[in-house]
Amino acid sequence: MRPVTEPAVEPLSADEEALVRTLGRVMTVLPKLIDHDLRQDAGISLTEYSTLMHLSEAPEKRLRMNELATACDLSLSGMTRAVARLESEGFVRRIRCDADGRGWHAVLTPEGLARLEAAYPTHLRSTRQRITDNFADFDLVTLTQALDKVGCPGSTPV
Amino acid sequence: MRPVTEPAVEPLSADEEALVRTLGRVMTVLPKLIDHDLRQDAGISLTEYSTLMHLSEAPEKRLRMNELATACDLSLSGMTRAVARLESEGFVRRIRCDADGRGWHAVLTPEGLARLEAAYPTHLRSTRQRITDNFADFDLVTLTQALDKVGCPGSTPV
DNA sequence: CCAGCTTACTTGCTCGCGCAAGGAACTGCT
DNA sequence: AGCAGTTCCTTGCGCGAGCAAGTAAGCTGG
Repeated sequence: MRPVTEPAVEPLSADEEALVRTLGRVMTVLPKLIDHDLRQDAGISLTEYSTLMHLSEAPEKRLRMNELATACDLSLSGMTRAVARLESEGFVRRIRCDADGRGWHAVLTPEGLARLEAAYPTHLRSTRQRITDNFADFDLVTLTQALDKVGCPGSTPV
Repeated sequence: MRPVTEPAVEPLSADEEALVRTLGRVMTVLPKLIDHDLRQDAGISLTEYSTLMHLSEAPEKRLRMNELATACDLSLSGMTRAVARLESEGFVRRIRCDADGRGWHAVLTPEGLARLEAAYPTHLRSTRQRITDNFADFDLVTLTQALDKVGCPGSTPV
């Protein structure tokens, strides 16, 4: 239960306000831009790219559905459908998990790996242009540390 | 036309890679979290909140549809529907633009302003918790400068 | 002054996602 | 063994968004 009278929360300072607005813009625009680049130039969505990428990095190039969903920051149902799409195109196969009959492994096929590698240059170009090029004279490590903690704490649904 | 042979793009360094991954996570997760907080605790979507906020800050509390769409980083059609929803709840009115008969102003109603103010504490709490609290010991101004440039240059659709 | 282009917005369509409910397999208690 | 409870995934549904086509209003050149 949350207290009936909301605890007073300190309003944002001017600097904080500026940061929140900027980050708000970034978080709404950036995914659209990168997704758009990827669809336009590589014919693949960001979700699909991310899925293939995480599979390619996993041992045996396979992951359980829930691991994959977590890795891609997608709901389990969203991942079910994403994998279904990828499977229908032959980029992923699904096999039962023999240790646990309820579970499934999503397995990257050679075609899927090729698809990922084909899309890689587009993704690289997009992220360079949209992201890293803009941070030329900033300390990347500090920046990464700062962002790393965003969106973690408290009651974290999704 | 893009050259047939793609220009070689420098692969990402380890630090860049880390930043891109982190920022990727932030940009996919953060909007969902804040939208979720807002729906949960204030019964309003992030899109609607953003729309009301931008209207409340505009002179005369009104904006043309395309200005509003740009401000909220939404497509024009998306904004048409967002305003339609808000109008059906009485938070916004649409009136013809007398200078230009094709144009419409979205105008914030007193009820809309009240709605925004009612949702404000939730939004504040959410942004504090999800964003600024994590940057306690970072230089906000530098950080904002860095992020400010993200997603601007080149062929910028949306 | 009116024909044709442009601009501002809306509408039809489709897609991807999350939520909640469902089903199948595993686990634990008795 | 057997039943309750849990976990893992899928399915039905609705929503919000973008794209492309449509419509109405303004603008421009002959």
